[in-house]
Amino acid sequence: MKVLFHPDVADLHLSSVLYALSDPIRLLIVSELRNNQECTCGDISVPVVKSTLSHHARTLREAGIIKVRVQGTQRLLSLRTEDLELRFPGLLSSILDAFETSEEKKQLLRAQGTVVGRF
Amino acid sequence: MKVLFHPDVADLHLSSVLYALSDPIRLLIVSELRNNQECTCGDISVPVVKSTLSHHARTLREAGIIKVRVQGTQRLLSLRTEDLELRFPGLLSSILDAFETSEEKKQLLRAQGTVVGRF
DNA sequence: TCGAAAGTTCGATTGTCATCGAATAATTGT
DNA sequence: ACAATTATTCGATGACAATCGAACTTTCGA
Repeated sequence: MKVLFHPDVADLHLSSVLYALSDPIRLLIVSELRNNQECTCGDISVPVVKSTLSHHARTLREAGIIKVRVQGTQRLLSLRTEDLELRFPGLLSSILDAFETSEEKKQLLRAQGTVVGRF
Repeated sequence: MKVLFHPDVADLHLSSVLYALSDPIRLLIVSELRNNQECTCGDISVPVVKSTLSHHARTLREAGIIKVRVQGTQRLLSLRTEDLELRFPGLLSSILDAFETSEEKKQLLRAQGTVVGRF
């Protein structure tokens, strides 16, 4: 049984959280997690290959932004909404609200099926 | 006379803004700018050498976070508070509020006089 | 038991960034 | 003119990160 590291609320660092959220792909992941409660990696549709998605999930987890729960062969990802709100009030909402209406998100969605290197 | 590039409000990108603010030194700079309206580079006290500070100021300017006004041999830096609020409501406040009370800020202030490489 | 499914890890590549010191540029005051 | 002040640019360095494909691990079903 794999043990996954999750930082404690007290150990969340603002700069690490901002860094983790400064990548458009990761913003998209987090944005999908806001709507659906729990997602498997496979549910999330981002324009990168599986191993890269895994890397991003790890980055988000280690920054304290998502929780990863193991269930069989799959991992269930969820946002650590309360923890983040406790530590950085208002932060996540303002970021995700801004992302929803951004040009960046539209571009990513357009690129959806276009995973480079698959051919 | 030097012309400094400042992105238009419509051209601000969330990920770039978050990236620019994901560096502790830059957070400290922005935090000083929130209190004092306009600062010269020299006014800002950060634990890095001048050229590095200049680099950070450029990063912040190009991300659209600060405005730089030339006056004689010095540059007056100020926060683009309204522009940011317009584009990303609540974002800057939540970030800066979180930074004020953070351990990261304290650490930086402790490191104040300790610019490595000066000896 | 064996294979399919879901993710992770690894190695390689490529690119970017934070940092420094030294050199340079621009402006003001003498 | 010249020197001092203020800040930028440049080149080098070392570190880290995003990405891919391939190999691996773990678990569930047939």
